[in-house]
Amino acid sequence: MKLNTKSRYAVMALADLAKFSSHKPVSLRDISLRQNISIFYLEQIFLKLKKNNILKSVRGVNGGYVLNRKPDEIKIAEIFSALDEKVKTMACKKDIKKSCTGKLIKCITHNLWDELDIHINNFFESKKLSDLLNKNQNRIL
Amino acid sequence: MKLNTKSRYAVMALADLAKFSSHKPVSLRDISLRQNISIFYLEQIFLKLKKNNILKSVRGVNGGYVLNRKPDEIKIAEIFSALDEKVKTMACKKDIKKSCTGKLIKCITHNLWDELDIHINNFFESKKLSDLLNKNQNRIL
DNA sequence: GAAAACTTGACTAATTTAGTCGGGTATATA
DNA sequence: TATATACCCGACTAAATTAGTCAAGTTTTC
Repeated sequence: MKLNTKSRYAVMALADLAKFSSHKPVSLRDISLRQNISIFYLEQIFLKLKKNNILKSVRGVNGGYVLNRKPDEIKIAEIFSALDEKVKTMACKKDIKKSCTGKLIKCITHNLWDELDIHINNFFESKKLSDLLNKNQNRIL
Repeated sequence: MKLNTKSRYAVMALADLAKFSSHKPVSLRDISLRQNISIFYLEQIFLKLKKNNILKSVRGVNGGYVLNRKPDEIKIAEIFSALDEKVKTMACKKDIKKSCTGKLIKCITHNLWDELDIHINNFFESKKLSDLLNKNQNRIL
C-alpha cells in the first residue's frame, strides 16, 4: 500500500511553493532544481493542480505558478483528488457484479474496505498544506 | 492507493475459514470454490499465513487448514504483515539518501507520510477478524 | 524578436502485480 | 500398502500500472 510519486511530488511542490512565494510566481524550473524533480514531470502535475483550482499560472518571462488560496485553505485531500489519487483500497463494484452476489464472505470484507477508505480519507481531509509548513521549524533532518 | 489482491484474498479466505470451520480443517479446494479464487493463488497466500502462525495445516485426506487462534485474537494488521503488505506509503530511506539531505521541503512532507502510515496502521491494529464476522448478521447484499 | 515559461498530448521503459504451473512430500483411509 | 487427497515450494509469465520523457507548440514580458 503505497502512494504514487505524482501525489508525493505534488505535495512537495506545493509546500515549496507555499514556502518560497508570498505573491511572486515561482517557475517550474526553480522548483525542479530545488526539489530535484524533472520539469517534464512537474508540468504534468501542475497542469492537474491548475485545472483543479489549487494554483494559477502566470505566463511569460518571470512567470510561474502561485497558490490560488492560502495554505490553510488547501486540504491535502484536494491535492490528492486533483491527481486522481483515489483512496479506493479495493475496486469493489466489479467484484460485486462478477462474483459477489450471494457470496457472503466477500460482502463481509466489503465493510472493512469501506471503513478503511473512510479512515484514510478522514486523515487527508483533516490535514492542510499549512500544517506541513508549521512543523518545519523544529525539524532538523 | 489501493490494496493488492493477495491481502484482500487473505482476509476473505480467513473470514471464510472462521465461518465454516470450528475445528475441522477446511481444504483449499473448498475455499477456492466458495470464494472463486484459484487454488494455486490460495496456496501462495496460505503458505505465508502459516509461516506467520496465523493458521496451521493438516495434511492428508480430509486435511486442510485451521485457524491457529480464535478470530478475536487475530488482528487484521497481522494478516497484512504476513503477506508483506507494508503500510509504507512512501519509500523514504532511499529518497533521504539520494536527495533529501539538506532539502527542507522533502523533510517537511516526511512528517506527513509518517503520520499517514501511523494512522493507517492504527486502523489495522484496531480491527480483528471477529469484527468482520459479527457484522455479517445484518448485511444483506 | 528572443527568451522565458506555460500547455498539451503522445510515447516508452521499468516495475509491480496477479496469476499459473510443475513437480514434489505427507498422510488418512480403504 | 496403495492411492487419492491435500499441503509444500520455487520458478515463471503476462498484463497492468507507474514513472518519466519528449516534441511541438502558445503566450507573454523585456
